[in-house]
Amino acid sequence: MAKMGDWEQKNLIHELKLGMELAKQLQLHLNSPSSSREAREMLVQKIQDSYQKVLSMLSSSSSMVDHQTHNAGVGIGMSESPSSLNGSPRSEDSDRDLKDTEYRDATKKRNCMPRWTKQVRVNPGMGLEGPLDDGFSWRKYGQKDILGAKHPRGYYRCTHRNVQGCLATKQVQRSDEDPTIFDITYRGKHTCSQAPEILPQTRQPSENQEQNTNINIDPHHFYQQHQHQQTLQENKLPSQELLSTFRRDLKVITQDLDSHQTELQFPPFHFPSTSADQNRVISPPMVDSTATTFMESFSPSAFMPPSSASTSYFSASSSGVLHHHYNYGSPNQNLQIPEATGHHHIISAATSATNSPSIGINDFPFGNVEFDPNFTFDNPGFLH
DNA sequence: CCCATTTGACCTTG
DNA sequence: CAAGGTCAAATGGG
Repeated sequence: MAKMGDWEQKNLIHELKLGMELAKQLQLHLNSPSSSREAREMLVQKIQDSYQKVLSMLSSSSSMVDHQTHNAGVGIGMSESPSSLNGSPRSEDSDRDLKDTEYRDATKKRNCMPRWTKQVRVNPGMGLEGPLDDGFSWRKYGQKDILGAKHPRGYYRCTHRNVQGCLATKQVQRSDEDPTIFDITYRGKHTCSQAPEILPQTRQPSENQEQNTNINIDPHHFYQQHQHQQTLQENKLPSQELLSTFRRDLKVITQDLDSHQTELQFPPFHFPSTSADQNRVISPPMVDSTATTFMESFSPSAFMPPSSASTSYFSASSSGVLHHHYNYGSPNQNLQIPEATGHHHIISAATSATNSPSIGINDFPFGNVEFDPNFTFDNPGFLH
């Protein structure tokens, strides 16, 4: 996992090129009176991110192991074979012992799984119910009232858990104050082939979100498709998931990859809505194949908390189908990541029609959120 | 009838 | 021990 293989190298180069591209864009912006200040700042931010990414890549490739053990003293992990877990989620109820141990292992692993948080804001004015779907299919397995929180927290796990042993899970909690904001905590990385880039694999039409299959790896292509989709309005926002994953993988840095990808290849985008907040958000369809590739190529490793917390806002309105394929030698690799870092992003979900079947009222998984029709959206000061 | 969600019990963690 | 997280039987929708 740690060595810099061709892939990483490629990514590195790719990233550098990206940075260059961004710089060029910035230059254009500087010369263009029409460019907004936000847009420029955005670019600057992205450039910085790009640098950071590169740096992290470089540093990580040389010293990952250390990080791992180092981190939080959770040195465990990594090696065990999750396979046992995966294979059969749980034994019958009969065996206590077995169950216990299994449980425990799982738990342990759980602890060392990467964890990152994202805040998604659903824009009331828009499609409302459909907050974004991150491109993965999840199955709810529990809900719990949390102490102090007005809203219950929903627990989701990857739909393919049993089949592929994918241990990714996420927790969704609606913010107390602002019902349009959801805190989503992801844990573990998807090892399933859910968002397979090109896997023609057997996709069942029935499933709502299968997205991605037809996407190409070619970034441009990808982008185009997205645009397209956008108009269609259905979809999910892809990137965040990726990003998250991505950053997680990058261990150290990662801070805002998201944002940067977001626009890389589509500089001047203009979005329909003009609400104030929207403007401050980055709205392009964020998908980046770049990210994807990126992340794929990285294997997990330890990550260290970035020196500065990063926050990004997105306006999620587009779909996302991101696909990432993974090429880890073994699916289990990701379990090795030691500690979690907390990254927070706020995504502003503008819309998104949901195809999710159910629309829950009290829970807000991703595809179903409901809010106050009357809610007015004024943009709270986002954080920096 | 199948499958995702619901929900209360059970288990882990701090 | 309380709070949080997960399991799995029951429930409900398609």
